Amino acid sequence: MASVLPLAALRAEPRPDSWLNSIIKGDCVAALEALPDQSVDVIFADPPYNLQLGGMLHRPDQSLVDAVDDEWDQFESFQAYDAFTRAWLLACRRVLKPNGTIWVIGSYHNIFRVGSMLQDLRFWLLNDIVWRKTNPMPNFKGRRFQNAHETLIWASRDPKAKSYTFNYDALKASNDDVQMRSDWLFPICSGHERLKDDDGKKIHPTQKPEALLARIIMASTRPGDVILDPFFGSGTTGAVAKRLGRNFVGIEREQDYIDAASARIAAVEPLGKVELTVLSGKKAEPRVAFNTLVESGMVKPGQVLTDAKRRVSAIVRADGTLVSGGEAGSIHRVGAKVQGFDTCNGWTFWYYEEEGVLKPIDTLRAIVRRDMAALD
Amino acid sequence: MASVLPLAALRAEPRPDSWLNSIIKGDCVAALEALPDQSVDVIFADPPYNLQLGGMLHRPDQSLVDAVDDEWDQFESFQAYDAFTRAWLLACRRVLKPNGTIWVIGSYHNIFRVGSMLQDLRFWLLNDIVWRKTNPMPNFKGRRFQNAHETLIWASRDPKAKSYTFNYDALKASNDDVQMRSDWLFPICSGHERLKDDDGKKIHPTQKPEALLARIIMASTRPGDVILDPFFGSGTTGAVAKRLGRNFVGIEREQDYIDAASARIAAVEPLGKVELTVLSGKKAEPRVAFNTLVESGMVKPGQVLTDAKRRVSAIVRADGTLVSGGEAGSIHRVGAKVQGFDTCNGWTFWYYEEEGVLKPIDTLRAIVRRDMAALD
DNA sequence: GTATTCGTTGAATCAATGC
DNA sequence: TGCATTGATTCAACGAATA
Repeated sequence: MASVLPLAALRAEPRPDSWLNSIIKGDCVAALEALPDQSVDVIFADPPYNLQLGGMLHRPDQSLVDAVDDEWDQFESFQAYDAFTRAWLLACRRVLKPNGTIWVIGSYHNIFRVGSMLQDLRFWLLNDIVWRKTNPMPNFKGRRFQNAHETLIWASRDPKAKSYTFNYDALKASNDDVQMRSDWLFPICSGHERLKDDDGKKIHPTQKPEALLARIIMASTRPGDVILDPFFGSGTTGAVAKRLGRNFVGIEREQDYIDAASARIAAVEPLGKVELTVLSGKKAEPRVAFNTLVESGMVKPGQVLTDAKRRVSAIVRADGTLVSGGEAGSIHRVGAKVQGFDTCNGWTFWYYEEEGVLKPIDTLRAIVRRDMAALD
Repeated sequence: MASVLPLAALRAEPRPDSWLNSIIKGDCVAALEALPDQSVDVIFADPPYNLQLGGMLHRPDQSLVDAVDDEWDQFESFQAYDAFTRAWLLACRRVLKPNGTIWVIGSYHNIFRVGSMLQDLRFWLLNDIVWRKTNPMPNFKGRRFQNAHETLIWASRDPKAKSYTFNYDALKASNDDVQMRSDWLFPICSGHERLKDDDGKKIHPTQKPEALLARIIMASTRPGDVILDPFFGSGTTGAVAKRLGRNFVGIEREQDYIDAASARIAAVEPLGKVELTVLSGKKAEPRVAFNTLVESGMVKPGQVLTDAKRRVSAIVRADGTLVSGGEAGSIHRVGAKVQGFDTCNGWTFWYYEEEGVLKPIDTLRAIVRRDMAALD
């Protein structure tokens, strides 16, 4: 796990068993170009932010703020940054599967360049997500609002791609049964999670919290998927991917970061299968035909179904179709017709009466599904 | 107050007493070009978002979503939108005072274009601000995160401008004595504030809440300043500016919007100095998702939860759901199922063990809430 | 008058499958 | 490739209507 792969070795043997779950040492674009077409499911990218800081910044107590002034964050101009962004995004596009998606995180310094470039390159924006920090750095000079969030963009490779992975139901269930919003609240990475050297100095200036990556991976990947991080840094993506039973590929230039990430990932214990099972949506459940209910005797031919308010009714026929007024057909078609709509989910629209109480026929479908599951 | 000024009249008499506190009827760029250099302190702009909607969208109950499909939001391409953005931003730049600032609001459809263009035109970004909506429209199809925020960019005209207005201390005092963050929480505009015609139909599809404009104006202007809104619409900027003792200039093409804004502003009563004090309402307890405990590591995937008497148990999964016997789902749903109930408050039903003692998971929620307390 | 229920609505790039 | 079919899908706030 987390072996280090020199770029030359990857070029010599570009097979999944050489690059899966390893860190490729080399330039981001060059390494991407050595990977095969359409080979990864999701990309998470934390590119340089192009901060363009002025001088030194001191806190009110005169201590010095340890700012991001690394060489890798220096660009000559917006044009240079755009060219860099275009190059790595294009390279990402090629290695992404047709139904793949990409996440990019940034701040106001760079995220507008990234978002525009994604659109220019025909990625399709699905959401922008706000990471609200519980504990952001204050604004020391009192000349601006406290910069308390970062922005993520989630985009699909193609505008037409409809079947990208999005674990909607699991997210909703984990969020007190309301759908997950575009604003997320997490602490910044600190404490035990923050990688430090022997002197207690942070190893990477912009290490991301594992909780953030966990939500991204749980939301947009399935176990066994391949997640690529072209700016691997301290390896948060790899650590969380391994813990959650996903495969990763990291690309990183700096040996110090590779060493730290490698050791970090080696120490990660993957979760077991039970913990990893994602709550499956109703979509994944086996299809049940209405006729099955009639055949099994749960619904009888001639029985009357109504809507929840008993405003309309229909009669069940022996072949599993409904008839209401002059309309006959499937539970969905007749449900649509009696409401004057084009479409209707007959399972939730039609009700049957049991001991004086109206219940949706969907409860009968649930019973059939449970019985079917018991047979496996 | 709120007189309407045809563009021709402005060109004939371009003096402040002709255009201050009036709505200029005409094209945005043409009207801006008729205003003098360096004549406004702050600009608030709510440009078309370029939504690019596909077909119709229905709610689960089959009602139709009344989407923004107005002619003024239609652009041929990103290039066309960029050209439009460049033109009005350049025109804004000229009328802005050297120490002036500009606010632009948008969504992920357009804000990256706007942000990039601001940078290209040598504006200097001060902050990006997130307007978190308390009551956003849901995502009906369950294919994305709920789009629950919009983004504002705040920028100064010049990189060197240091003496722009920012009422840091007033904001801090109004925010429980902690500095104002970059994420703001407001409801969308509805109820009595929403302008409607005689049939009860909304007059403008994208009317902004007055609270949002009030924070912007209180943060970045002084009494007597001139605030320009080049996409005046329903006139929220004018109404709030008048109420807060600032001068405004609006630019708007459509007569219907001008009529509504005009009447609206005429009805506004300016506040006295004393009344400008901001009241802070009582905060409701923030909602905490169970998954937050998992993501933060307070509860671990694989960990066993029980009820208070250890009669039933469940396993925590990495996505923040529980599994018990054949049942899986949220803490509430699984709690209900194992008891044979329809509903259950999982927070008080489930317990975890710490040093041999059972404690309700609600105690962990209380800890999270305490940590979150200062954030809203 | 008060509490409850029901209907409506808001800047939306909103489905998947089989023939 | 397009078309027809199946069936999956919503949160908070407001206001009118009802009890």
